[in-house]
Amino acid sequence: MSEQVRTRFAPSPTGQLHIGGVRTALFSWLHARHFGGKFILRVEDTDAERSTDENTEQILASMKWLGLDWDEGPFFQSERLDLYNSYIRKLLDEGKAYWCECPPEVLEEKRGQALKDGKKPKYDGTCRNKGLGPGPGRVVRFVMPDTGVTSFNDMIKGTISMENEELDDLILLRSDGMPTYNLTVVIDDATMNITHVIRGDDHVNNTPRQVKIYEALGFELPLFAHVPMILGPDKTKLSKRHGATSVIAYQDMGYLPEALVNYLVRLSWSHGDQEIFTRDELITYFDIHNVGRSAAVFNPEKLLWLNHHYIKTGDPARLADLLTVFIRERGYPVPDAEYLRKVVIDIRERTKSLDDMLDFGGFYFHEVDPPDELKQQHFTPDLAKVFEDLIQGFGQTDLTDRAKAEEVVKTVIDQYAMKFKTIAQPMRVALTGKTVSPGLFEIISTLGKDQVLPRLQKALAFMKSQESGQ
RNA sequence: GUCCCCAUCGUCUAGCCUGGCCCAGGACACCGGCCUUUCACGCCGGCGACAGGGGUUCAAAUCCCCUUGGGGACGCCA
Repeated sequence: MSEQVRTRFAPSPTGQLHIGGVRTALFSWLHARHFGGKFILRVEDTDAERSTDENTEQILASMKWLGLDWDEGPFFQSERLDLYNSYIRKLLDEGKAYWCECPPEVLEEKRGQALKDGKKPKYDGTCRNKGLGPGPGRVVRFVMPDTGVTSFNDMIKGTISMENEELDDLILLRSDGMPTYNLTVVIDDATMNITHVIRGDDHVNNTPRQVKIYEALGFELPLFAHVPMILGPDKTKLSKRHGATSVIAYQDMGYLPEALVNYLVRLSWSHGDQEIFTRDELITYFDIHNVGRSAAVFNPEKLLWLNHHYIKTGDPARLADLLTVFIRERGYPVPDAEYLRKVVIDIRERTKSLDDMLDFGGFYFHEVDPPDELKQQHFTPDLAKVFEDLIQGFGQTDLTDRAKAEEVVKTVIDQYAMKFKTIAQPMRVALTGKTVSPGLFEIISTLGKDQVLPRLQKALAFMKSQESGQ
């Protein structure tokens, strides 16, 4: 039993990698890493109609972004057609599969009729004993037993059994010559020596069928683990109509990969009351047996909270680096790394995503011109003298030293017997163009003389113009 | 409709397997308060759940059954 653990993730490149998919990938990856096993990536691209290279590339990019590295692959099913065909031939030779000529339209009609009659829509076996050979428009079907029960043990859900009469003669080979999912997944998992098949809950019903294929092919069964679905707020399977669901979308919105991973891993899985996990902790604590059995509702707010957590606690230099993409996107020039690092430290407590950082801290990247309303309200003529003194004081001070900047302000307000409160907001508006911002001295120190002085001067000019205008 | 699965605060969950420590703990969100140069952060407090009904037992969120509710699957998609 010292068999090495081998898990896989098998996305279909018919769309972008989505939240539900990665969570499954994450569990699978974690399971392999926990046991020091191998994680294999396999692209299931037998749906020639909808699979695209672009999707494949984006999926791989998303996996890398999240740090879900794989040890083998990516393998492409479209390159393994010969393998599948040899097994189909074997099944045909052994009488475990047969050719079928039923036209799709007829099948569809029968299905619709059965559904309407309240019966199970299942292939009626019309061609099962016709002894047909290959031909245009024909497919190969698997001979499913009509009686008996098929059951398997699921690591998450326990024993699941199904009456064989519920199963029908599924198609193994399409009329276009491409094999179908239920066949390829079995052949691949078996030949790639996958020990633990970890996949979405929506595959539970397929599993008994696949078990039959495993048996027909003489393969040993892997262990199965079906992870619960992720639902939207309306409790239906999470999909595009619930809003952003692709990994890329979250990346673009300024989410950190560690936040997404941490959020996703806590859906249907937990380790006591712990909410925050480092990657190493996840690897040591993760146990597939601790995955719950019920579906989870995706909660964007908790994801945001985690993102904020990682922004607050992450390395500012790294965050600064990640931020450059977002700065360019807004068309601002990218400041030097040290300046950016200070910006991050100034604003990280008030911004929950990288994108948010630009919304909130835009004034760090461009000149400001406060709205008239704020100017009228805060740049009152009586403050002109104070601002003059502040400008003079700042001009002679090393503003990178926050304490010194603070000293300047203290001296000035003492001189006028003012409270700091009185000039705080006017200064804030002058420096940021807004009434909400990081602490003034943080801003001053980060902005530096070059930006602080002109902004205060601009405010001062407004104060004076108000004075003379009256 | 049929089959499969699921069921603790609005949401994610601990506890359930190995009944008593649970008149149910944590987290997000929300609401108050403190801190304070704004806003945040932080800290303190509050609101808030064992779906219902039967059993079993001295004792049930925990075990069993039924009901109800929810989800998923019924493709020449994966």
